[in-house]
Order: sequence, then structure tokens, then C-alpha cells
Amino acid sequence: MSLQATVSKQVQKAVHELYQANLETVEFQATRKEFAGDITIVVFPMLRVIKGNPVQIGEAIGSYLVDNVKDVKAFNVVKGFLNIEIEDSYYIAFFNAVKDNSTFGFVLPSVEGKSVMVEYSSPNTNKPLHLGHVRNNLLGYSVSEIIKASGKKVYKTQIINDRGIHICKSMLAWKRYGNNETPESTGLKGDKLVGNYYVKFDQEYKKEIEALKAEGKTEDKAKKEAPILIEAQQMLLAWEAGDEETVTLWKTMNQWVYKGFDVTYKNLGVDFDCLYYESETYLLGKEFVDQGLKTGVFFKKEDGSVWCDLTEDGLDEKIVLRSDGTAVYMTQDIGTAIQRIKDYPDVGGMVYTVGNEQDYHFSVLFLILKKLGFDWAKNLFHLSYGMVDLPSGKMKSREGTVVDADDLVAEMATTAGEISEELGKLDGYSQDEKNELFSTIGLGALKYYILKVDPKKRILFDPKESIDFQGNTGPFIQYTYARIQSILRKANLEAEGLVTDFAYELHDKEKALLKQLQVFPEVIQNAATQHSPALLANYTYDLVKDFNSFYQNVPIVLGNDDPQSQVFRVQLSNMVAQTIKNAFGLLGINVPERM
RNA sequence: GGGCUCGUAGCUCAGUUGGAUAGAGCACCUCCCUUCUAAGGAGGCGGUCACAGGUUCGAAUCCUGUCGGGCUCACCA
Repeated sequence: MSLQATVSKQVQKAVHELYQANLETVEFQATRKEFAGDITIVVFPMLRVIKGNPVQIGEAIGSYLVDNVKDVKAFNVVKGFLNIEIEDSYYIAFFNAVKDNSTFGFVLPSVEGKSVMVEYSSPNTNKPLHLGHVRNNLLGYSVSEIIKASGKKVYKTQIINDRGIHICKSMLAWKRYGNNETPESTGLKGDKLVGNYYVKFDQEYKKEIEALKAEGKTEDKAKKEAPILIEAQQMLLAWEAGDEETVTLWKTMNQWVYKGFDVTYKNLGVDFDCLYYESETYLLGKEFVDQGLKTGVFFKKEDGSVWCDLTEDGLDEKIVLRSDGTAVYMTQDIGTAIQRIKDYPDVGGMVYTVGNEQDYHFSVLFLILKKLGFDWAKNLFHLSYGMVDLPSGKMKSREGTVVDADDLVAEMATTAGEISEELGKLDGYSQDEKNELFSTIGLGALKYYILKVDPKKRILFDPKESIDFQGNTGPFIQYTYARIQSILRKANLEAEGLVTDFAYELHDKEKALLKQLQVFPEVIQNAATQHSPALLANYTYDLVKDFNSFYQNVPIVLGNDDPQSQVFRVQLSNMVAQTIKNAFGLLGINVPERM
């Protein structure tokens, strides 16, 4: 039983014995650092069942706890707050129990438990990934790892948006202006090459609009009648009709893009367990729409279009099938969700990592799936994250105002390299080793910068103000890890032996670390249920701050005459490093041995 | 206009189911490398928690309204 549970029970017993009252719950909080104590019980809520002075009640319960709970050493009462001091032996026992557990805080997946499928990335195949996708990828990957660590099996997946007018635009522009360029002939990454033609299309499209306007057409009309757009729409029809030439070009260009994406995913360090393609699933939803029509979940309008009436749920009517019988986004999402559960029957819930601009879409999707009678529909979660905006506003691929994912990753590594070379601590490293290190640090800075912010909040990213490497940053935490590795190399102790056999008095800095380590398992669980890597990022930062304070105020090996204290502090440092590594692993961030 | 969401130090962000004097980092100002990595540590400056009411022992947190940003309400995705 945890200490908090024990104390909680004893407080209830005390209240019962002293006041003949029943207390449902006991409210705890961390003791503020200006007061003596380790945990604090808030007395105020007890006043609902006990009449009296909160200070006197606190005193009474405090002395009861000292008498009845072995690990409670002392107490003090400030206003309505009962601060309790815990015996050092309690923390030392905790440490000895976990110090050799390299996966402390992680829960192994249970065999019979339901798995979770996490969808993320899900890009369009007409342009390279940009900073917005980077946030999506980092979040999706990290949340997957966190859910795994919390004790569930996870499948990472995506729905690749490989069909539609957007890819036809790139195809058409390539056909018209491409001169048979290929990634091989140009040396460009495939996604970049295709993206260039997407931009090219837009430029030509705009020219044609201007030309039509000069002929006296209205803007709206010009936008609809531009020949290049009409040609792109015809191409889409040809694709849907299975026209061989169009399909071949589509396959070729998509393959270029996938190859490019693979490189970007590798650069970012993210991966997937299974993939779904829109071109293969966009028809899937139709049969379920038919079913829903029969069961009355949907209804047909006169023109033949099919809708779902959600007005009773406070939403609108939503179309699920066009009058010409073709699928819309919603149709496909219904089909894909059902297909995924068919493919992976052990999946009991899904997480969709998609920007908050689609909040409405997902509340509708989940509601429809519930109405269709799928019991897993209650376990669907839209991991809705805020947009990444630039100082100039929203990123727009067509206008070239995007921060490219590959460029950003490369720039971060370059900056990391400049700082590292300036500090000059890498004697003996080969160029390859250095490059790997710079990549680790650069990615660490980028990933931490993005993941430390609550997913729900939007991020303002200023490319001119480069991401920091000092303070509350990834490199700061990596640095602390490297520092500890340096100590461990030099300490060269057989880090055996326990410290239970002597009355060790904990230093405040040691105790702070032990307390912080102790809550790690809980943080993982919270981060999983709240789908928030930010909780882990903030936890790790607090741990590292505590360690640095310990490091610079307490002698670990050098200047430490007490051999047992040396052993303990080295082991404690090791445990902190281990936890940093594991926590950062859940964020998808690596840690270096030196930096 | 309807719905959703956000507003905390100059800037970027924390702040568990309501709890003590609202916390960090950056920036600015002092100190600390002949002890283990100074990408660090110790301290200072900086707040009407957008505003106004309400709920209660207690509100940054819950409710209502106002102001200000964002998203959304398509036979687009």
C-alpha cells in the first residue's frame, strides 16, 4: 500500500475515533517548500463532517498519525494545513526497492487487455511535410509510446490521403511543365519534386484567373472556369474511371512522395505499424451507409443524397453520401474505423491525432459510429492539437510560406553543432560521432520545444528566434544526463550495496530527488489518460532541476569522505539518469553519453 | 449570427478533482569554475491571473455576462 493510502486510512480512523465522524476522502497536496514537511493534508474539507477549529483538528490528527503510523516522523499545522514529515527510512526503502529496476514506472501490457490504435501524420501526398505535420508526428508518436508504457498494446497507423483533386493538380502541372523530371534526374526528394508542381499549378492557375478577369469575367467565374482547373477536375474523373495513363502517373508520383516521406519519418524518428490508404478505403463506408439507411440512422433526401440528423444531439444535419452516390470524407472515415476494428479485433479504442480545426468533424464521426451501434465507439478520442502559426500567420503550402520539416531538422542539427564546437568538449570524437550527437541534440531541442506545450494550445513559431538550448529545453535535460554519465564513468564504483543497514540521514536535495522519482509511475499514467506528453516533459524538467541543484550543492564523489554516502549518491544519480532516459524515450528524444 | 475554444510576468509556458504568499525558462541585474561537464548553480527585478458580477470557509481554476484572439457551421478534405 502506498504511503498516501496508509495515511489516508489512518486519518479516517482518527476522525472516527476522535470525532465519531466518517470522512469519505482525504485531500493531499505537496508541502510548500517554505514549511517543514513532505506531504500535506488539507483540513478544510473535513469541516463539513467535523465542527470545530481547523488548527485544533489538524493538531489532533497530526499527533494521532505520529503515534500510529510508523513512517510519520513529525507534524506541524499552519492554518488549515497539516504538514507531515516522513521518516528518511521510508524514502530509502523506496529507493532500494526500485534502484535496479531499469523500467521503473512502466507497466507491461496485460495480455487480456484491449489494445489502442493511434492514428497520426496522415498527410496529403501532394506536398512535403511541414512544421504542422511535425507537431502532429511528434505528438502521435509520443502519445503512442506513453500509452504503451501505461500498460496497453498500441498500433500506430495513418490514413494516407492519396487521392483527390490535390494530387491531380500536381500530376497535371508535372505533365504540362515537367519535361519528364524524376527524383533521380533532378536529385530532389520525391515529395519535394511533387510539391514543386503543386506550387507550379497554383501559379499557373492564378495567371489564368487574371487573364480571364482581364477579359471581363468576375473573380468567382474566373476561378471556376480557368482551363487548368477544369483539366485537373477531368483528370480526377479519369482517375476514378480507372484510366490507365492517369492511374500509372498517379502511382508513379505517389511512390516518389512515399520515398520522400520515409526519409522525413526517419529523420524525425517516428514509425508506424500499419498503413491505410484512402484510395483503398474511400468506398468502404458505403455499405455501412446502406445499413444505416435500413436501420434509420440515416435518411435519404429527394435528390438521393444521404444524411444523418444530429439536431437532437445539438449538432446539425450531416451529409454522408453525395447525391451522385460518391463518398465524402465522413463516409470514408466511417468505413476506415470499422475496417480497422475488423483487421485488429483486439483494438478496443482509437486515438485520432488531428488538428483542432476538425473538432466538429470528429464529434460528428464519433456520434455516428455510436448511432450505428458499435460499442467501441465510446472509446474513440480525438487528440485535438492547436495549429502551429508563424508570425506572418498561417502556413500555406501553395504560397510557399511553410517551414519545411527536413530543413528544420537539419537547421537544428547545424545550430547544435555550432554551439557544441564553440564549447569544445568533444575531444576524441570522430566526425561521424559528432554528427550523430548534433542530430541528437538538435532533435532534442526541437521535439522538447514542441512537446512541452499542452497539445490543446496553439504554438507560435518564430523561425528568426531560433529554438533555445538553455533553460527549460531538451538540450538542458540531455546535458544533465551526459553529466551524470560522466560521474558514473569516473566514480567507477561497484555500485552494489544497500544503504539500509545504517541510519542514513537524507540531505534535503537527496530527499527532493527521491520524492520526484517516486511520482514517475503516476505521471506516466496521467500522461496516458490525458494524452499529454507535456506532463512528462514538465516532470522531467523538474527532476533535472532538482538534480542540478543537488549536483552543485552536494559532493557526490569528489570531496565526499563518507564511502556509504558516495555509493548512495552515485546510485541515486544513476537512477535519475535512467529516469531521464526513459521519460525522454517516451517523448521520442534520445540522450547522449557526452555533450 | 449559432457552436467550440483560448486569454496567467516584457516574451515563451507551468499551475491535479477549487486550497497556504500564483511558479519556471528567456530577457535584464548581482554573485559562483585550483570539487565530479558553467548547455550549469545561488539570488534579484518583474503579476489587477483580459474585465465585471456570482457560487463558498476559500476562485487563475466552477457559473453568468462583457471585451479580445482562434477554429468551425460546404454534395472540400
